[in-house]
Amino acid sequence: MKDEDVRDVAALLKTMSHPIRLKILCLLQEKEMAVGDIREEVKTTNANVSQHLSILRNQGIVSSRKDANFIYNRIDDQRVLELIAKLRDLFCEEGDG
Amino acid sequence: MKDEDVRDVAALLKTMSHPIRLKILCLLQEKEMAVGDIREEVKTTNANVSQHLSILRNQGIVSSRKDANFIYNRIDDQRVLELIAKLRDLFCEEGDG
DNA sequence: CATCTATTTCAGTTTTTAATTTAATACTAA
DNA sequence: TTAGTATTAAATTAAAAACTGAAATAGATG
Repeated sequence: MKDEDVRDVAALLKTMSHPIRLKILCLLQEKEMAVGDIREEVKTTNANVSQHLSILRNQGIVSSRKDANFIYNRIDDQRVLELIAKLRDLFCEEGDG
Repeated sequence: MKDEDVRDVAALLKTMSHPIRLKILCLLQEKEMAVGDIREEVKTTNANVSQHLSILRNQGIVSSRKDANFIYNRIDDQRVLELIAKLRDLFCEEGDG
């Protein structure tokens, strides 16, 4: 891996390496969600979710669309979707739980 | 992904998300290496490499064997090897460089 | 034993990151 | 316009991580 790739990949992993952000990404795999919906799932404040979302947007992982009062977020990088699938595959028990 | 898995995977990603540690892991994909060999590749101090290695060992990613004065390090988790292969596949240009 | 090499550990400093609170913005609906 | 909801932004504080340099350990060599 070239040094530049190492830097970029490390930055991506760092962005994904916070439990709240990783959980947000898992949630967004299935459907787009607004800040308030995410807040209920991850049990923190709106402001905190918003901060984490802005980190994810800055990294280019998540993008948003606005509809009335709500801002709906989705994963905007196919490679990240694949990466999360691989992480599930490697580190999570299979099963339909 | 269960909350426990989210925590564990986030911790793993965090461990891998430092450029020096990610580079060490890339180097160790090909062969085991002593601290001094790694230091030459990543251009920092022995103490710094040693500290990063101890983080990788604590996470269970790397293990070591001692031979005379040297401590040879290797990746000790097949899943991490697979994960790095996937990262290369997704985020690095192919080619034999 | 004295010394050299490789590595680790420790203490101190700086940098980075996370969470909290508060204020501001954007839109809706009466 | 006024009030209410959803989201963002800015500032503060607290906590964690990174780097440096010096000292300590372990084994090798003479």
